[in-house]
Amino acid sequence: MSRYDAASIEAKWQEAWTEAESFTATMEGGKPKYYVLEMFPYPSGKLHMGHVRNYTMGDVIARYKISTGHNVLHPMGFDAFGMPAENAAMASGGHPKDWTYSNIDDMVEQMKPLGLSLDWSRMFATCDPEYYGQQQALFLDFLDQGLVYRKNAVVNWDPVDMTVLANEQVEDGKGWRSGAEVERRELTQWFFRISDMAEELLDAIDGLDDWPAKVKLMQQNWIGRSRGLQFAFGLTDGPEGFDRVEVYTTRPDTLLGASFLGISPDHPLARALEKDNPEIAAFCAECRKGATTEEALEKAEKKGFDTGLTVRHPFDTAWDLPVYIANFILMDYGTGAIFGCPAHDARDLEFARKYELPVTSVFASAEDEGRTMPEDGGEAYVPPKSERVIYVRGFAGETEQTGEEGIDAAIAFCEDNGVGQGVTKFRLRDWGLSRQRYWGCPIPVVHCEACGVVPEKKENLPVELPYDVSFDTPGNPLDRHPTWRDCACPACGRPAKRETDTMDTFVDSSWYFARFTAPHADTPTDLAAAQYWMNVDQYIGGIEHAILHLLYSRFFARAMHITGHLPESAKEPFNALFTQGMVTHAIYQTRDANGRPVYHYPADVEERDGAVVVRATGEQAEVVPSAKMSKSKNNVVDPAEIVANFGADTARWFVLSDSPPERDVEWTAAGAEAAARHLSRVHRIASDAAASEDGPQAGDEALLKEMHKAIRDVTLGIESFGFNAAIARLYAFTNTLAKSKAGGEAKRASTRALAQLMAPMTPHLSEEVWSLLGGKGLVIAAEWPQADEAMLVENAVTLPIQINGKRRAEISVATDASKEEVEKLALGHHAVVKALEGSAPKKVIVVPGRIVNVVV
RNA sequence: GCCCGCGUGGUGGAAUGGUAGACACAGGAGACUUAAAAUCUCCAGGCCCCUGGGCCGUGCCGGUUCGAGUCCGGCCGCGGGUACCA
Repeated sequence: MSRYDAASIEAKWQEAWTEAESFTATMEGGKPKYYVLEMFPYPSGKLHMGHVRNYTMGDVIARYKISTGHNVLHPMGFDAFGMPAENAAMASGGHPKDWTYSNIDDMVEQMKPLGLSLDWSRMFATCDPEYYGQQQALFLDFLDQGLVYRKNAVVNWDPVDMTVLANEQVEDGKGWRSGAEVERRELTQWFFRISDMAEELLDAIDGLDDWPAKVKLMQQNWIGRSRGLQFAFGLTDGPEGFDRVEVYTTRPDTLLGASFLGISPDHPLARALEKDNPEIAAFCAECRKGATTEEALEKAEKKGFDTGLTVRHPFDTAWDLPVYIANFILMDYGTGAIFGCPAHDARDLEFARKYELPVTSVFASAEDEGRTMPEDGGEAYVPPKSERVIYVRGFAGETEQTGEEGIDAAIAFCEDNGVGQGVTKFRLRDWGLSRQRYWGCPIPVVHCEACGVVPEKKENLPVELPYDVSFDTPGNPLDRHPTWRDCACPACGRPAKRETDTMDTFVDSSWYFARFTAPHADTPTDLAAAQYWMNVDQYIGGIEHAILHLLYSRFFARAMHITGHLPESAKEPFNALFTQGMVTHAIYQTRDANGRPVYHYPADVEERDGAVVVRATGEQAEVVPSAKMSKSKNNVVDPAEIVANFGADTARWFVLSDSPPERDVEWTAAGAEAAARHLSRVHRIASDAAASEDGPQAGDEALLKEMHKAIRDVTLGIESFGFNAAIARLYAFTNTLAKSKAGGEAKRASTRALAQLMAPMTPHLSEEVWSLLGGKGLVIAAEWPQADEAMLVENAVTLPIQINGKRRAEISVATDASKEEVEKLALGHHAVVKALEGSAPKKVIVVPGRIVNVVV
């Protein structure tokens, strides 16, 4: 009898699959198609346990679908443009291209031993000119259709390095290298008109039945449809050309609680005022310092500047409100101006208290009469809009009504009286795609003094990145590359300059799923292939992409339909989405003399007398039980090492086994060893079964019944992404099988079924067991087993009996027993009789097949 | 700040509103062995009387329900996103 030797088994069966071309996607054979896709990785160079888990999940689905008779497309590629390559070049002097491609080679090397059912012939990286050239063609088609345009937008500007910073390169409002305070600077940049599709992108979410509800909710909130009132305040003494300020509010019902008018520092009125008022100019300049993120803006201390101007309240010609420039008002949203109602907005209240502005409640709580009013020092009263409130300074609708009703009534009233109009607005902004960086897809346009912005001719694509660049000075090397930058105008032929901005890497990942259907076509897609393979039937990736990547991809699919690159049916490109959790690992840390944490590799610590100590020094380490694997914390487990020690099947089995797929999984060495032990056990059981005596035995039926139950449960587990539950079921079935007194034939049939059920998770071991037990051909080519309904029938069931909702006893009844019979049996139970003490039960609830509850 | 999740034994976790703790890890006891490894069998949420049972228990507080880990409201803690990390 041979021992379980993962290394040789895995190599053998991987070769067999390659030989049989088991994973080459074809459109032949008249089978239904299934497209399973995991979010492609950034080529950091190191395959991570999180990747292993992500790809194993996709692999389970892909292999299961192959077994159920589908043509399966399961491709892999690399999201290869982006900042880390440039950072590496700056840090160690290499070239982003060399760094990236060498990392890709390394990662493919690490991925292949996992035995994933990938069609490697379709692999590409987004930094391949073949790919980004087609992306440039898409850009030009989008431009042609008016889906792209240019406008000004702010960036993080590092005034010392004279360069644009990404948000993550700004720490506490300072540039990460220079340490200089970051400024917000406007540049002319390219934008996709995604906000034009806001309504459609929002409404279509309702049709995404197989997406997680939380992702749909996040997207809905991100797009953010709001109904409000747009109206103007008359400016009483404004500068030349400014006699009114347009305001948008979602709470027009609070108009009589207005306390001040706030405008963005970037509002045209603020810009006009700062021209001849140095104090205002200084304040606006101060506001423009710091990072551009929403988080930074929201968390910053609320600051305002009283312009000295006033506006007239639209309802009362004697009521003037002061005009403040305020740092928390965004020019991007609404009109860049708001009226402050401190009684019903926490931010406005903070502002009003700081600048001693009046606080006037418009409505009060209908339920909680004792609450302190904001004018008396209480908190701002901001109930849900669906809650009924009592309007004390209302002007439209009933005195007691919900906020929603109050808003609707206020809009109607204002429209009737010529004070503005109801407007629907969206929070979603257009997608800025310009990046002032080298390692990205060049934007294929040319700037000509005579012709303006001229699209590059399609026959000149790809506009390839030049290789001869250096990163020794900050900034975009394309800007200072004369032979690349200087070119002829495609329209008039005169000297012109290339656009030196490259595209946001989100563009690269917004259509790669479509490109996989025809990865080498000389147009962005091949419509016949796209028609056949799209949509992605199952998309799998991290929850961190819930909003941006998925929303951008949904936009791109629509834009690609408009430009003729995808069929109408592919407008929503992902039929089903699954978001998996992270792989975490304990962190072992000690502290140095200065109290700073020192991190230790798992291999460098050991347990002694219940404490974890650093092996080399004996020093006791603090254990942070579960943290996202991160290089800087030294808690990364290298999949290559696990595969080398235990084999790919063990790694695959473990990452699926302990945690539900959508949750984080904690990697533990003990868990991996246990997985390895279990797989050896399966191998041993299979060897025993192969050798066991023929002939029927008494245990046959019981075993076969369990087999059919396992088939039912595991199939359901796989289909519902309950991989951990499926594995728990496989453990249980393996235990049954190991203890079974059944004869050889029943054991072999059960073990073959076990091999098939395990095959999506542990494909190599399954092939080995399958062949050991005389299975025909490859497991991957065998038809998925079917549970026999007749074998699943149970004739008795144990029902718990509750008395007043607490479990007190149980009875065994026939599966088909009527409610009356069950009730009679339950009431006759001595525990029930005792509890009733001779009186009749108040109520008896019988849930057939589930429970009995007697209320006494 | 705002939006979205998550929180169950020593540990990872299971549980269509219906027996809380399946399955596994670590642990304990035993079998086999000269011994160890491997393997196999059994025990195992906490507390209390111990035949049988009783009480408590799913982050905290409250609510709905015959019945709540699950639904609702409010807190606390952790994680993801926050438009230039991918």
